[in-house]
Amino acid sequence: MAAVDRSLVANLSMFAGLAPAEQEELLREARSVRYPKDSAVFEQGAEADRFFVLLHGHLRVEKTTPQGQQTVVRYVSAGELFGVAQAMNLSHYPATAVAAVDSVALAWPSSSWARLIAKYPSLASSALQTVGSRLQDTQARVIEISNEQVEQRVAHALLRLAKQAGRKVEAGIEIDFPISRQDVAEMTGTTLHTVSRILSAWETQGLVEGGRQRIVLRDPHRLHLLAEGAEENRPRAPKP
Amino acid sequence: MAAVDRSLVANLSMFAGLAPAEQEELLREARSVRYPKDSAVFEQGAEADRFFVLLHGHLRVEKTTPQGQQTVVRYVSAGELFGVAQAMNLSHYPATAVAAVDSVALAWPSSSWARLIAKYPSLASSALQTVGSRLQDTQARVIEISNEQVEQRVAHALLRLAKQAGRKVEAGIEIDFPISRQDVAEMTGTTLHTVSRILSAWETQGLVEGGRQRIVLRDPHRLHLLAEGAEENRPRAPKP
DNA sequence: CTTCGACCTTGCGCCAGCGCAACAAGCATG
DNA sequence: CATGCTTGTTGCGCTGGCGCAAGGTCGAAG
Repeated sequence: MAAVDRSLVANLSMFAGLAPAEQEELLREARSVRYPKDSAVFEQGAEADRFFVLLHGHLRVEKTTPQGQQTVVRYVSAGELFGVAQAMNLSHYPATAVAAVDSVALAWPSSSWARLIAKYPSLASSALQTVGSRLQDTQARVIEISNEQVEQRVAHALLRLAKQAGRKVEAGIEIDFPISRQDVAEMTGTTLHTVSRILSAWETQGLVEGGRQRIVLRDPHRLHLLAEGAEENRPRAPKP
Repeated sequence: MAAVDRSLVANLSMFAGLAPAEQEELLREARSVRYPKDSAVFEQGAEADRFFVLLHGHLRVEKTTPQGQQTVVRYVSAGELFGVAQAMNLSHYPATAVAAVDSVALAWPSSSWARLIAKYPSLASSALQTVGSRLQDTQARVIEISNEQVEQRVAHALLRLAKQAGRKVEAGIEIDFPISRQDVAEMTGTTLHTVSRILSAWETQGLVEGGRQRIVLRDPHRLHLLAEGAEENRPRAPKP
């Protein structure tokens, strides 16, 4: 679509270590695309014909099981590389990416990937790093779900969201896109009901402030303690 | 240590697409190292000074939380690339790799990584693929733990192990390395006790055959049904 | 053959959190 | 401003599977 302004993208990590002329060349192959809120950037199971860098907005990446169970895999924020299925040798996208707010992304044809990394090895490094840190995050999540109580998991999830997409407001830190209790439930492997109960309790204690698709962390520090298993509810005591 | 026989490694996926001369050159930089059962290839938190390809044996990769909770992240089988922390820009190994049986691995100094991928871009692709499929697996695991009953998760875990490291025996498929109930528990986010109970029940039904650090799948097909949530115990019915 | 330690089994009681269900509160649309 | 839909709240009862604890079994070492 539109030509892309280099100044917008010069400091994306993906472009780090490339000369301006090289950046230009990369950009010349990309198209910039708008995705209105709630529209899909790509769908799980569709052919992985493009890869992307998010320029603006937030995406929710979700996976649905054959039985219809949905899970929020992660959120993508501006600056991140995503949809690199082809690079991992997947011919089809393993998940669906939906714009949580109006968003803009750069899109390259997947077919260019091989040629581009051959020409710019730093791209491969960059992708490897992206995928690597995603792997770290996902493993951390496995460990959380395995070992922690629901309350701690929700606390962790909120803190991570705040870190990734927090906006400072008077009352504390607000998560910068609409997110439902259902979404939080799907991120933490629990149910809408339980999340709702927990957030209500926290609201009473002044830890968070809720609203329709809105969450503000009022006391991140205390939340952090909760997430680490402090607070009087200790399920597995260390050693007496 | 020893010089490496090229014929041993010519068909590792990591070397696919490289000319014999190039393979030779890569191998010249590697050392082959023996790891006796129960010895560590690297430790969580140690400096990531090498990366590896497993030539023979099986490794158990585990992560320990600051609170002392342990989790089995995965098992590595022969032919796989592992310990590529450096490539993901981690300066330290995020987990510990322990030989589940006597094993042999090729080791390269991490410092060579950047130079090697610049010279052989196919290495980067190969690594990206490895990390990518690991990411897929880990995400699948998150979804399993989030949505499935313990019994299904254990079934899935066993089937995956059998697929990755199964050896055909008269009684069925045996998992090719010593694995304790505790290990299975750590893979599935449950407890030793629960795993033991489940395996006992399955043994009664002729689904598996147990033993000290030994598991044989007698009826993989029926296990598969169980894993997919067939069998009369349906917690979340689709729609009536 | 005995001893020791690692690994496995099993019964029992309990509770976190899920499923159900009914309702309330926003927001959008005509 | 009435209607309808989506999202969030909350009470209640039930249960999967965890924690605890006691005991059993197998393999290795001497």
